[in-house]
Amino acid sequence: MTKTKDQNTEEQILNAAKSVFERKGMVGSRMQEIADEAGINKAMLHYYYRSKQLLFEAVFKSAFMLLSPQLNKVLNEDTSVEEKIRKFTSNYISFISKHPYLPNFIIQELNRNPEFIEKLFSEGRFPNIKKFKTQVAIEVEKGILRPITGEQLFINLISLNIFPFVATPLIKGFMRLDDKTFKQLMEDRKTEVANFIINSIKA
Amino acid sequence: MTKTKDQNTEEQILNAAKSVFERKGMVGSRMQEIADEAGINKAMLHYYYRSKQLLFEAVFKSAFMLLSPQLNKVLNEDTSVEEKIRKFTSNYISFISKHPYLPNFIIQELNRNPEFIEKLFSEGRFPNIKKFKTQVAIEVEKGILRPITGEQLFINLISLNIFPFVATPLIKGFMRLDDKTFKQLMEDRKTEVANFIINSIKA
DNA sequence: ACCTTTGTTAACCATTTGGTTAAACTAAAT
DNA sequence: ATTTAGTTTAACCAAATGGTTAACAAAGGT
Repeated sequence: MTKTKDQNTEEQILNAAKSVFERKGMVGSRMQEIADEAGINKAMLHYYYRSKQLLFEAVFKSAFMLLSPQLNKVLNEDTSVEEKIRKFTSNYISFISKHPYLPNFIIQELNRNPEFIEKLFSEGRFPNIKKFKTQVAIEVEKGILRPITGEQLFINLISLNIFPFVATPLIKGFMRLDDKTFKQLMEDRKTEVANFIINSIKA
Repeated sequence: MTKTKDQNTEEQILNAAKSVFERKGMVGSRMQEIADEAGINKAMLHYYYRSKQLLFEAVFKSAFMLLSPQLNKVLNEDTSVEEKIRKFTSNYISFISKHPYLPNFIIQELNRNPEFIEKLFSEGRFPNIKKFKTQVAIEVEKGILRPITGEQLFINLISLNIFPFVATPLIKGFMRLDDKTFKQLMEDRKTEVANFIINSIKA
């Protein structure tokens, strides 16, 4: 028979599920819609993934694994805090432009089911900010940086980078921006955000 | 008859609906659950609000009106940019601690239905950042602030303030924080965030 | 050739869910 | 006391939804 009849049904399902779940979330998504988007019968979803919950978990893990290692890599390179901030900011905004639904999806589902993060932690690679924390402490000690904890700096870094993509409609609404202007602002932020942070912490 | 039998059924419904919708979102909420929480029959929901959609819209508008004027007020006071940033940060974090589900609810539902913001705009008071923008431009001109646009500063301000409350489980997961530590970090941010911003923009 | 395994489909099922209806109830007005 | 108007409830309904089943198709080994 055929594991590869029309190029792997299982993967087609996963891709369709990604697309639907990331846009509509777990509760807002319908199995039928996923089947339609995959171009197959609804029963196939259950044949390959048993239940909506398991299919969702496959999608969620896959999404999380797209995001998390990215963060981890930058944080653990052998470069200065300043360079890390610049690199992360530039990388991240480019990356998200290609996956606009991703951060909102992850945040939303993690809020719906906070225990889920434990499962992720026990089985997968997770960002490790320990190195970043000690590095910040050292550079503060040396007088390279103004006093700030690694925790607060980290929170600031991801807030400034991620929030605009999570709250796009809110920001566009508050500021009365059209698509084009908003996109331009985000483009500017590739350097703007890093400068903003560096300005604040450089002694 | 009685408009005030058990202290206004209509309001009881709205309160129950707020509680449920803010925690579970529009699609995740059930009319039955709202009725249960209000301690009344499900048919009453339809008697007073016709449909789930209309009940939801009542809740959403009410939630939005709690958030938006707060922002607007601070932004349009006759104080320096620095003072506005300090006041907003301190106020906002206190406020959100009392309404932890609010920002996430608004962001989530606005993402699900971005056109909704148009409806809000046409009928209600909306934050107006025009004054803030020109004020920033003036202070930059005078050399009080380093060069930055009002738009970017505004985005940074709300990102740093709101994001940690929207992405709480994500941040707690990334940094392996327990409830208490996280709460302390948020408490610290009441001054930390303002200082961080001021440091960055003050010439 | 035939039998086993894997993949696929259409039809079906039980439950959930938003919404409706008609009757019962309550309290004020006449 | 009776009417009247608003309020509340239990029972009901149709549609949607996640999931199952049984029959069938296509390989592939023997």
